[in-house]
Amino acid sequence: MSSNDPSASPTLEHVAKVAGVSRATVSRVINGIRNVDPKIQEVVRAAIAQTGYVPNQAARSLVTRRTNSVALVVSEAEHRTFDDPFLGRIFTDPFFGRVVSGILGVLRPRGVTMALMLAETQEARTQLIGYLKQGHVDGVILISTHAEDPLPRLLTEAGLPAVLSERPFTPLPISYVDAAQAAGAKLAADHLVGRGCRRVATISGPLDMPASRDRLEGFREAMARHGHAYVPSVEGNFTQETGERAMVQLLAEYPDLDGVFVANDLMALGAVLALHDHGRRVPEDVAVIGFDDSNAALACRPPLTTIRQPLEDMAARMADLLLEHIDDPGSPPRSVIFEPTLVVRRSA
Amino acid sequence: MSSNDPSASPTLEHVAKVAGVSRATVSRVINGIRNVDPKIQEVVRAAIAQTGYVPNQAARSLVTRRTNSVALVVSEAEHRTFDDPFLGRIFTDPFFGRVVSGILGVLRPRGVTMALMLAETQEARTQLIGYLKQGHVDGVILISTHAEDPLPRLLTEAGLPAVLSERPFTPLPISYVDAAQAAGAKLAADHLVGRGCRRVATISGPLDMPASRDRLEGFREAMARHGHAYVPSVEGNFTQETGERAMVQLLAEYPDLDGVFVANDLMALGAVLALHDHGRRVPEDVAVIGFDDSNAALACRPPLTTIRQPLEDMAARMADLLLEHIDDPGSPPRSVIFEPTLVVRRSA
DNA sequence: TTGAAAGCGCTAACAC
DNA sequence: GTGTTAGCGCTTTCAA
Repeated sequence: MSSNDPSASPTLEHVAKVAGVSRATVSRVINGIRNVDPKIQEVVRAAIAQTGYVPNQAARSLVTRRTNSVALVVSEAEHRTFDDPFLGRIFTDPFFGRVVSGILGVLRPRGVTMALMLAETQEARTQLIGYLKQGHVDGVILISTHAEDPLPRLLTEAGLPAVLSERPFTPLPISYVDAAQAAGAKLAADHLVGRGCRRVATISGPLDMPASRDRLEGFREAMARHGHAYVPSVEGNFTQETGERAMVQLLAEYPDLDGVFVANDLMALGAVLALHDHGRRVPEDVAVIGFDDSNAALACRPPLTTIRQPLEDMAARMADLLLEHIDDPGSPPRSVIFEPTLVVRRSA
Repeated sequence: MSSNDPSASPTLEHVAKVAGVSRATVSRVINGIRNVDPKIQEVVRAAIAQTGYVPNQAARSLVTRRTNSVALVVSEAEHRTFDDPFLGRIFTDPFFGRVVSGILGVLRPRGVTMALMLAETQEARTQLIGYLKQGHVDGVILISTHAEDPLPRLLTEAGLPAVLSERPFTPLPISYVDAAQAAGAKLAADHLVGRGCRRVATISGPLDMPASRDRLEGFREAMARHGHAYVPSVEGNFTQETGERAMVQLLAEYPDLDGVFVANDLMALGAVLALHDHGRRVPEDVAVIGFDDSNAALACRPPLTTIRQPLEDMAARMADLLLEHIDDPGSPPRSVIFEPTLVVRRSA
């Protein structure tokens, strides 16, 4: 009698009965398969509307082996715990919103949803892999913020379709999207030198991240080409606070600085604050260039000259690649590199 | 032969065969149901380990009618489109990270995942409801940022377990968690008056949000009790930029202001910047109080005195309530109100 | 072009 | 305490 129970949500069976056809036909109409008589299509659609039918995702997944959802996994270094400001940091960084925005822009039109997952401890990572293996999602976009992250390898081994937000630290057969970090740093170096800076330093991101390394090395290399053999650097961790501290330290060691390249805008904001606190005018005394073109760049006084990465486009491309891998599991891993650009504002 | 295909991932059937027991028994040990001989449990666990078995979530959902996932839906006002800075705004606002953090703190230990969904147009909302009805998730946590949002009603009608992040604009049989907004505003008023401010104004949030209204009215009421019959106000939309603009406008109309209550920290940050640009010292000339105690409060120079809502706790409570409703679909809607506190820093 | 029927992998009565 | 069995709701051969 279950097919007559009005309290249960309608199934294909109900619709079929109402339309006077078989389940198979209704299924075909719903899945847009041709070879269905237009008249019957009409009838079926009417029946669907009448019954208020919506397909059951679990039943569908069981046979298609597709969930129509992907995971956005944010992975963070080992030593941090859940209570640390990690979450606040990542979600607060404008970076994250732009990434989500780019991803959702391609996922939503295709009816694919995004589950947000965190992996900030070893335990969480193991759990996560197990979870992903259960077939909860069709693929994974991984935002990994440190080098020794085992997740890229684990994902590869698990055979899950995946795309990284950065070139993996260790070469791996996995797709990734990245920006030409060194080229961006070169843009900054050229600009600083071009405006006449002679004593230049840099504040880098965490050096266990490939992106941070690339920016630092790219910057030094470009400065070297301009004849500056040595560029002092202090390491930060992408927060405003560490940017501030790093600047204070730099100022103590090199009081006559006249230019700083900071590896992201949030730290640059902190650096500008520190500079201000120490009586330096920006850009008159010290020119500052950030990285990202996040809204922190605009929030800063003066507004930051910065290096822009097309984050939304990059994220969208990640989603594209992932969808491709899901549709064609055999497709070889691909890499897509975006070019950063210089955005000139007032700080340099 | 399918049960012998080594390329397919192992099923209960395989494990059962290896362990020399029935599917049901394996299922029992997996789901931790007692009444299973300890010895057999051992054997089964060994078989599970040996085969590398992981349960198929779709199959499980099909029979249990549970997905073990909930949706975090962020709903935004009608007129905004996907390309608008909406996403950047919401994800950039420190508010969001704290909420996610609180939710995940209770969800993850229970093995429940969180899908992130957006509803920023009427179309997206309709789609969303359809999607949710498919049984993709067990329940919904709704962060609604405007009053006329039809989602709370639609969710109620759809009979989906749901919890709102705010008292619904129109009374509805639905659970929600909120902060005592007016009480928070009163804290700000008392502090401003206490430090001697005589000409006080306020910058409110969007007035189509109950929380904004409550803060504004609560502030005015408290000021009235202190004898201040009229408090000028300008409406912002919670961004730094609108805070800045609102402050400029206030300054133009009331040049002798000596105190401002701003409905969130981000706008307060903008207000402080504007004050600074107009040669006013904070707090000497004008005292400023924010709301939220987000990290914008610390980023501000001077650091903001602000009203703190225990966002993480509130979010955690939302998750708790939702899980309760999922476990007991018949339980009546509940409301939980948290008390805000005053955090004194340097701006007031 | 349509229908009948066989599962997808799992849980939960119900029997033993 | 354990096994048998009947589905959950859907897609997809295979026949007709």
